[in-house]
Amino acid sequence: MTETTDIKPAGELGNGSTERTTRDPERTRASILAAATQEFAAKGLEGARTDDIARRAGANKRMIYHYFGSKEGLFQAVLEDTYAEIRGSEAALQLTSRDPVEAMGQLVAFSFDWFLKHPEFVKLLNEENLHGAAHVRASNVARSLNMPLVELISELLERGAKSGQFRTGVDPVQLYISIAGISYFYFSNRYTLSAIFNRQLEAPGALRERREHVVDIILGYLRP
Amino acid sequence: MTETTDIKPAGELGNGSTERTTRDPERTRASILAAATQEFAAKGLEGARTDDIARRAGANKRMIYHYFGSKEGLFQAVLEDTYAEIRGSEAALQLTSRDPVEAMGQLVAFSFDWFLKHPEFVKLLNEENLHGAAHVRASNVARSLNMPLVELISELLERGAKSGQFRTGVDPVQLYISIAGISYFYFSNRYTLSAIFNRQLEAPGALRERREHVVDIILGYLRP
DNA sequence: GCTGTAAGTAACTCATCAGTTACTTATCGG
DNA sequence: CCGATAAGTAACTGATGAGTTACTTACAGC
Repeated sequence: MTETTDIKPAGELGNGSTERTTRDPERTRASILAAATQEFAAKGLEGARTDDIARRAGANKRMIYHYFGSKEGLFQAVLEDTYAEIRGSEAALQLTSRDPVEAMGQLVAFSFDWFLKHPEFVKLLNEENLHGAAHVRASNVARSLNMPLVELISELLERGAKSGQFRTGVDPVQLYISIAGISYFYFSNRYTLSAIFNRQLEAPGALRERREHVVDIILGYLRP
Repeated sequence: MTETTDIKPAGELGNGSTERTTRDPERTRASILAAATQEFAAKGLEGARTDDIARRAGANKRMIYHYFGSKEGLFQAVLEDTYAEIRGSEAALQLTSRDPVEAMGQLVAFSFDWFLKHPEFVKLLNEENLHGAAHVRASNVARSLNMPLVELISELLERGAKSGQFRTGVDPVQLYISIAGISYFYFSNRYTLSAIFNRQLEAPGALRERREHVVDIILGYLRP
């Protein structure tokens, strides 16, 4: 997992200190990964340039091949890193309410907010799907991560059904795909949607409305 | 609008007849457009090769520049053509029931089936959004097409609210985005979803289940 | 039946860019 | 304190591919 902030390009001066860290494998690797995440998200797998990634990372292009083998290997590492990050956030999610309805609403809103705050994840996922998920399928890391949100949905569905607050017979995986999709589509397709509806989808008001709407849809559906 | 089937490469022999049609501008243009649709959908804007498009179309590469100016111009033409096609299908949609609930179910299922039958549309839209909708924004054609499905949703929402079958206060555009998104995401992200859930999302059974689920969500939400 | 223009061809150009080579230098375990 | 190895640099290469050039040929309108 990479902190995208606070990564100094390898070879840069330390904070305040005048000693120049001449070598720092960890940092070089991390700064290449961070730079690659930005570049791949902005320009796609084909569109991104290894020279630009290296320059942005403050590293030599040779180092990409040293650490990641190839441009595709680097892309795969970026995806693994990004998946690990979202799964980590999901696992850290603490729902503040024990009430299934309230908790489910929080979960849906969390999902919406996550896509809002991580546009690079949306872009990378789109890119990966354009390539038939070749890199995810090649990655043991990405495939072996467990899915905290699906577990959570399962648990809420069960409790809500028992208490009579939710309908019964809902497949948690289907619901997960719907919760993700209903928010994801809004962000992934916001450029064409904005152009066609001539609406500014990223305006604060539009975001607030949408957020409310997606919560309403899921909770409205789940009523018994 | 292009018929993707039955387009003979320019310069090919006619059916049965031995006369070789030496020149046919319409056909050359159409076959380039059809070939480009396939290539761009399969490999993206950067990934597609103009040489491959020309070969597939049975045309000379020069003709791409003759008719479309540039690779980007060709991509824009492909998008316009594809948008015109979906809007045309939407306009032709005849809901068989007057009952708002039944009609809305048919509309949602139609949307699902459309994405299922037109994977190239999903890919092209993804690609276009990866590029910030640059080509849609540049296209008067794409932006000026009206949106039959939004009109239809509006009308059904009104009738359903009046009859007490639907909740009130639903924004038709929000609902349109949700109906599209809930199906679109399933198809656009089916590669990564399949890999991660280790499920075959395109199996007939999975499709049937999903189709039922998306209809249930929308109708479940719309209950008063 | 001639002529201007649109349709078409084949071969070329030249910028771009992933990946490599051949090299130097820091670091750390023994 | 040495030598093996990992980290790092700068300059190169070779393939690729968008777009062009310089040309030929069909054909509609006169």
